[in-house]
Amino acid sequence: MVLSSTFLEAMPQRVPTGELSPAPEDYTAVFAADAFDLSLLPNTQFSKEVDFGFGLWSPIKQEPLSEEESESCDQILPVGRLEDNLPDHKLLREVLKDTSFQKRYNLIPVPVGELGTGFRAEMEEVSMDLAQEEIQPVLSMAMEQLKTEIHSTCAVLGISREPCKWTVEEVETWLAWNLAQFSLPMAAVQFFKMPGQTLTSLSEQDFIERSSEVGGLLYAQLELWRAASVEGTKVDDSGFLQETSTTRSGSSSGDPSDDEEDEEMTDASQASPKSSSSKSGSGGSHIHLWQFLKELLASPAIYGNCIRWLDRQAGVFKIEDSVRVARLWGKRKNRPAMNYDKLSRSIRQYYKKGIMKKTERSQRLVYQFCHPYSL
DNA sequence: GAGCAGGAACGAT
DNA sequence: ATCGTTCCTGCTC
Repeated sequence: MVLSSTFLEAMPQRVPTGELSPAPEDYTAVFAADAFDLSLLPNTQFSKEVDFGFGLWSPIKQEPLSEEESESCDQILPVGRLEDNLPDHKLLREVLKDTSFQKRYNLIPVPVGELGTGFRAEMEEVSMDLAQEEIQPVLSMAMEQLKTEIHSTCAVLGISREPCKWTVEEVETWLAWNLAQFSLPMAAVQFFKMPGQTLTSLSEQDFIERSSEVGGLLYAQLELWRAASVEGTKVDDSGFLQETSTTRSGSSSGDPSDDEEDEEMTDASQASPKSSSSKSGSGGSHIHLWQFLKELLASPAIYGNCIRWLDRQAGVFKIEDSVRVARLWGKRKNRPAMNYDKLSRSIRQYYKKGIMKKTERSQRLVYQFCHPYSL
């Protein structure tokens, strides 16, 4: 990610160095009272990754700006209600929340529909070129973050990054995931039983006609996913999306018969905060079991039938299908001999380490994360 | 029989 | 050293 030096100056505390790593100081601030190994902390890149709060995006598409606002839409940056809608986008939120650039670039607040308040450059006092040039990194970061998260989700869902290449099944997966995100009825899936090529050829009107309830939203989401699939960015270099093809090809060739796991997530969650490209393509298996379990738990639409939260708040979850969870874990770690006996042994190791604990009332296949690993 | 608990040895990093 | 895997025995449900 390229950041101009002036941009970095403007946000000395908030922008690490363009890396998408969780800021350790935030964790210490939040969990200062709990002494634990920071290196073991949830890699929030993925532990919340599917919780994108995509609701934010649709208004951008759906709420047309007024004429005056449209004129300078290039300079409008959404802020304000972001924190209400986005449990994640940590870096992006930090950037957008930071209003220091408002003064610096002499921006004036403008309403941005549902989003709350944005900013527009005061053209009389700041040259458009300058504003364009210096605000570009913010927009670029936003797009990078968006792409990263979408690509990450593609990896998790096991679908292509290019919507036009989706199979009927991939379309269905994508739909189910979106509907789950917005807690919308899954029934809408049936209106879009088609390959990605057909889906992407539909107009917004087509979407709405098929489902007035969710059509508009799905269309807006699809627009974003399509935008994210456009090549020419550096997102792929961020590291945690790289494994996709390597891992998939490796595992599927090793076990072609096991197509039940075709939807298995790839290594998106390995999301090493170090986004160095040199690390990519390792087929990396250094993900921790507890992280992996949280990945599964984070995608109830896909894995809800094999593992689910019993008490999300308390970090209590139940493994519904021990065989499948073990198989998924084995695939992820490239351990074909993995079984639930071994997996559960690894979980029990976490008792000593304070990552998990025995539940108050011991139940079969029920485990509990310790704070803050359940977050 | 399936799952839980935990010791021990081991390999990979 | 750490982490996870593998194998094991003994136990509970």
